[in-house]
Amino acid sequence: MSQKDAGVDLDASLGYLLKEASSALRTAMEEVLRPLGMSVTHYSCLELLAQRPGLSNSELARGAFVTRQTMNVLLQALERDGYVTRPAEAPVGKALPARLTPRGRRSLEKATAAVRSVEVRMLSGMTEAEQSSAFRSLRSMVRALRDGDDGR
Amino acid sequence: MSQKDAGVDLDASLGYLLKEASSALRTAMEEVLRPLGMSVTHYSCLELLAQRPGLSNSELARGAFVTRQTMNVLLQALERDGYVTRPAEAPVGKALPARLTPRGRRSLEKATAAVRSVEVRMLSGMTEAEQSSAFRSLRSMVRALRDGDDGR
DNA sequence: GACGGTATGTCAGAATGCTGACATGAGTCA
DNA sequence: TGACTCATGTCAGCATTCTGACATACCGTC
Repeated sequence: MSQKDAGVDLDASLGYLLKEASSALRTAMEEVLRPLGMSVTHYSCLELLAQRPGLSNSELARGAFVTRQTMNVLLQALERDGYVTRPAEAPVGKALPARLTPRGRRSLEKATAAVRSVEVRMLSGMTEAEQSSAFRSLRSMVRALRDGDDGR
Repeated sequence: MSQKDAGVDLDASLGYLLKEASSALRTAMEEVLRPLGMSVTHYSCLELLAQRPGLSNSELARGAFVTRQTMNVLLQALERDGYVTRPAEAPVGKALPARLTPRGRRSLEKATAAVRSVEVRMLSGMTEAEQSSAFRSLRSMVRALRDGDDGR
């Protein structure tokens, strides 16, 4: 079923393979995050805030590759549940710097470990050199794709 | 804004980079497909059918990395609009083999060209050797991620 | 100071995809 | 044959994300 004559291009397309890999990674992350009651975007937001405290809603959205509207509803939920705090007024401009609460930090700990184990598993069977090579390749693809845009 | 001291891990994570690349690719594809009135999943379904005629709904779903329920509503729309045909009865089992209509094939032509140009742009700046290397790396990641699953 | 451009936060509605559930058909094994 | 398992197509409800829109705040030039 997997290798028919008619299907030549798809199995040779780096774009298709990229989608496949991303989908597999997402599925694997969902599996380990589900027992923790956390979605991938949920985790992404917390991890971003842990590594870069004070990010605004829009910055978080860009970091998690969703729209700022999507991140906004997520942030409101996280704030309501006490994982995140934002000041009532913006210190400058309109951007509200978000920070993890102790509870948010605690909740993130297990998730980080779980996600890290997934990444370790993903990279098992690859040498350091292969990993750096893959890193450079993906970086190159991202830049090439973005450069073609209307200067976003 | 892009390179703070606090943000070390994320910029070094292959998982994060994989997500970024996949997101960039999806955005680029959406941009070129939008003028054709086609979504990415829409295109994926048609391309799969062009390369492997007679795929069933479930097989298409797996190929496009969505659930069979999602693919079902898409297939119904494509069938209603005359891009795809399915027999009224299953020749064997319950699987209904889908096929492109001439209209579907015609509609796919421009989309294929557009998507191919995106992939070409993505791979510009990479040598053949780098591309094969990236291919092997991504394949390895997919296999490693799937092996850890419950034997799906 | 006035103005245009850009970035942000937020609300509302629509689109998209997923989970849960059910019925059906085929294969396996006792 | 009958029971069990598995894959499939499909319906319904829910969750997530997106697009569109608006008000506000900064920053540049005039």
